[in-house]
Amino acid sequence: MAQPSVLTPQGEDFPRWYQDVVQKAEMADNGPVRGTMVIRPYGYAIWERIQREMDDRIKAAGAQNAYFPLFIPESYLHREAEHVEGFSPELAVVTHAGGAELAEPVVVRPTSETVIGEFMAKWIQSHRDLPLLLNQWANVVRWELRPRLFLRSSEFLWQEGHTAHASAEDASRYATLIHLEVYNDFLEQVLALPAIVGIKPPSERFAGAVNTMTCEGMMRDGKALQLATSHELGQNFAKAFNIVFQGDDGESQYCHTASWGASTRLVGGLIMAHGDDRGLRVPPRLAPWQVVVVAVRDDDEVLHGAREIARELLESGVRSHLDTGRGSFGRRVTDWEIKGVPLRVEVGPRDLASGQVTLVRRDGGEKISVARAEMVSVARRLLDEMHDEFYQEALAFRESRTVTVASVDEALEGAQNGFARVPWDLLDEAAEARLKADAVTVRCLVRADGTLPLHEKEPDLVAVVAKSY
RNA sequence: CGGGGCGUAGCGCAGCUUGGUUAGCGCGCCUGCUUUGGGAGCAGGAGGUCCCGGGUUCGAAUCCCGGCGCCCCGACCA
Repeated sequence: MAQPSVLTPQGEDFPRWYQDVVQKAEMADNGPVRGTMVIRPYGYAIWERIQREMDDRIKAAGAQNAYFPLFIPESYLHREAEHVEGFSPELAVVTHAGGAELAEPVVVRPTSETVIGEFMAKWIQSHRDLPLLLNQWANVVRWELRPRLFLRSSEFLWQEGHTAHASAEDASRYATLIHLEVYNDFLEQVLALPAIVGIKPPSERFAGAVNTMTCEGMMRDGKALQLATSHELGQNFAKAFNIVFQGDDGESQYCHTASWGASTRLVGGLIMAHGDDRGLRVPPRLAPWQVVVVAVRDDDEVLHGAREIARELLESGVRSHLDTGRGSFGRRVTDWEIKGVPLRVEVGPRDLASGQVTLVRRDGGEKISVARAEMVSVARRLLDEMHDEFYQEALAFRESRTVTVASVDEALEGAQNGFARVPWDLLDEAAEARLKADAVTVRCLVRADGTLPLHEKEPDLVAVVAKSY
């Protein structure tokens, strides 16, 4: 009984598969204005889990949440030359409001370095005010020419951290801390997603930054996706916004600032890194619903049994959801697979009669019967195992599609279906142009041992090149 | 902004070349019954400014002119 697949197979048309998953898993819809996105309840529940896990880590790193306005005076953007140059093409500008033309247009924030810089200048007087560690959860607008749900939308949700420090070393140290202890830790421990942690080459750096760090993940089609970034901004914004402090020596000096962000793009990354031909596969620690309890039929006895099981799971700390059994069994099961709920408990008359439950793993589809009394512990163990297996599987996939090469030609070839590691020294301007002609870019620079460099001038760096989203 | 394609029911499409009944089909939706351990079946039903404007014609989804919108591929980005 081979059913025709519900989704376009990944191997047939990956972008189409992605669209199918987003629609059929009820993650999001296109908004009425081109490039905008409606995040549906299931997609938003996943985003809320991301927020929660990241927010805990951000607070553990010492930053506090605040909120700054959506509207920014256009003149602010112009104060930092590279910044305005980088963002001008994608700005949404409000020229009319309240029935009249505005004296000074306001831009809808594409990012908040400028407004926050203005207030940092006001709040910071002394070295005792440093470091100032702020974060905000917000929406931002960057007008996109080719939007794709979650990956590139004209409006998206994110967290943006903005910090001010007394020295370049402090700024660098903190940005690195965030990058490793918030972003990479979240990616590994919650998203089960191995990322390459590196720095951006000058050509890919954030507009106005002196150094940009990135976490690059590989998707199931071999393309790279930037999952989070952290920037050292030097004194560029401090000078533009006069963010000055008086040191213990009585001398005034400019702060060193940093910023760091991760967005709803992570949802797209999760879909493309873990999904398979049957739909989404949500890693267990992230999943809004870790277990769905499916009543095989909707008679009172089965429903009662299923309800008890769902309650027991919830009470023991497993995020569970009860499927009340309307509609055919097969259809419901397929729908939960598309949504990627890690574990399914099937409850029917046979299970109830034998005092057992049937557990089914979303990843491999394996079914096991366990005694009702052992259900919770087995479910917990399976969820734990699945996290590790998701991570290992993604890592093995990435390794299988990564080549280490010694020439630009080989790098181009390797980047056709994955990552190529090539000596950074080989990539002069002409070489980068050759890559770019083939839609291949330098995703990041890493040390030979894979660790994070401090800057791109370090000797013997390795460039990771790939096609990307 | 350059090249290619498309606008017909919530979604996906046929019909257009060669103008002519009441504009169809699949999925979805509603009602009822039978079902429910891997995408259920039968019966009945609702749902349309055929993208917009103008023109030709006795008559336009169909032909002509002009708009608008969307999608895909090339220069930027979380």
